[in-house]
Amino acid sequence: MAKHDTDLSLLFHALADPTRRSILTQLAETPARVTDLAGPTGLRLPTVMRHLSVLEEAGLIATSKDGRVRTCAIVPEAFSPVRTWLDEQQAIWEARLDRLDAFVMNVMKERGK
Amino acid sequence: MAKHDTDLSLLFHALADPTRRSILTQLAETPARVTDLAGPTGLRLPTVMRHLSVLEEAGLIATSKDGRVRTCAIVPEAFSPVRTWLDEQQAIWEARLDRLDAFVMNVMKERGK
DNA sequence: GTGATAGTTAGCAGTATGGCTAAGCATGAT
DNA sequence: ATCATGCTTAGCCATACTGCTAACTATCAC
Repeated sequence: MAKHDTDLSLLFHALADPTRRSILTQLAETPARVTDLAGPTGLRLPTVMRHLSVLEEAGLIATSKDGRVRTCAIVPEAFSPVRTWLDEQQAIWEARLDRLDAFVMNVMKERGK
Repeated sequence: MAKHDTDLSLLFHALADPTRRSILTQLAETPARVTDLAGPTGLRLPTVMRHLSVLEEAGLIATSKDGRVRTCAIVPEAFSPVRTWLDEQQAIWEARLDRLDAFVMNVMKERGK
């Protein structure tokens, strides 16, 4: 349960909110300013800022400020721990199903004797 | 932003908790009773029950009661909306990067004239 | 410098989350 | 019939989340 775990919690939590997901989708299209991101959501700036903080702390976006404009961009690599975790889970239950298959095959073979 | 969206929120939220993820991992190995799941967590039964409810409402596990024992099992297909969403996002930003590539190539070609 | 623009900070309100205890209700074992 | 087991329900507590407004800072345009 190392930092690895914390990362995943941050990631999943960041992705659990529809507003944040739609912001991510928008950023997947193209980088954008905070105000541009706020527009479609219909939320107030401070609220959107909070969502952006969550996304940034999860590492899903990166932001930089130029003058008074903050530009946000997606960080595609940030999704990979999620994929990795999903793959791990899948590997575990697939291995189990394989063993189950083997067991069933064995039973059938025994029956055949 | 239909039910699809709600599903994703439920899924991501369910996955955002370390306890719930470790329960899922345990269930990926093999189905288990509530008490068996509670053991490793060190949490009290009612607390674990709550986590199980969250997982079940997200569709990640299925449970059935036989006598006084409730057995929980993972639902592997339940993960697929997550994968699908990740794939969609990836497709979007990959398309963008492709366009960017094309643009750069074009600029270089123009320069070559 | 004045004013508009883009973010930012502080703090409030309502709800949700994650833990607990205590008590209840079946079911299985003796 | 009694007792232990396995789960369930109800309800409490502290904290965290998501929205808001109001007020502030920093830049850019004139």
